[in-house]
Amino acid sequence: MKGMSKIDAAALLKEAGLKVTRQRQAILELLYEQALHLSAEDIYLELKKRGEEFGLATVYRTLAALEQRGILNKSEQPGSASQCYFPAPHCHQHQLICTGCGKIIYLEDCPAENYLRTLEETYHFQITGHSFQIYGLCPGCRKEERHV
Amino acid sequence: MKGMSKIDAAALLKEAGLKVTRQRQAILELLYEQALHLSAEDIYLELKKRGEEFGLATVYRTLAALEQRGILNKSEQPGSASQCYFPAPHCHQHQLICTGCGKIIYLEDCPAENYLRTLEETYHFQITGHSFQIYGLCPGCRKEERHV
DNA sequence: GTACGTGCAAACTATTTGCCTATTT
DNA sequence: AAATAGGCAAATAGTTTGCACGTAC
Repeated sequence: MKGMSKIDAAALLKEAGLKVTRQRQAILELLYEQALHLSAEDIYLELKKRGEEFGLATVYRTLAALEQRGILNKSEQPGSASQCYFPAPHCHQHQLICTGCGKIIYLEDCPAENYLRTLEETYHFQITGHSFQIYGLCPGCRKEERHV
Repeated sequence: MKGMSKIDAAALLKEAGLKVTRQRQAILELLYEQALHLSAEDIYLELKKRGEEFGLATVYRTLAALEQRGILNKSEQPGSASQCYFPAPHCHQHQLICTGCGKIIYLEDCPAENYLRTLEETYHFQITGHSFQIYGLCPGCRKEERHV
């Protein structure tokens, strides 16, 4: 969802008990704006392109702090060697991944909502996000496999 | 499921068009025996302990080859800095993860089976596995958050 | 015999850390 | 002013690769 109205990064940071800095706001705004899984380097490069220049280590530290407070989630993304981060409640991006050729299909719907509500009650967790990857072989790679 | 009867690693490798070697058989057997998410290093150390000694690079190469053929799947596991591998069709290990303290609860049931069948039809994929992580804050960490 | 797999060490890449300065509260 | 965050460079850790030798088929 690209056009999501800009979030109040400062408020989010305050709530989390973190100091509000230019760097952290920029990182949070970018993540919410894109609603994609981004790596530390993705973020670093995109912000640099926009003229917001600062160290890569800062990006890593910010992401770690936000993840620990449940504002972001982290997951391995096939096709990227890096860990990727995404805003916990605003990005349910599920993927169907071909392990043969690496093709990725992004799925819109999420079958898990009810299940998550059940888990919250059972374990007294406050669930902030989830990550779901489905692996398989695409039509093309299924054919190849037969020939081997 | 620990007691799963030993699989025929050689047959699996042949089917996949890979040569059958001592190393590959040992790796496959371990993964199926444990039915857990194991990192390359986990595998390397465990096999070394059992007297099966060989290079860590071999483990990485074997895992990559098996993943590409859909026999194994890979996913990032919270609490481990490494990528972890698991037998695609035999290990539905879902997790509820506290992002505050890192505690992990392993979940038994899988809400996704029907959904997966639907996807197979829609996208003509042969689905070989999936990975599902749920993030949140455990009761303890929810309390702490309020105080900050 | 040939193609493919392995071992070792070196190379790479992603991520973390130390230390000192800058900024927020 | 105190506490926390940022920048830079060095350190670490995970993973990949080149090359010579070994093994499966």
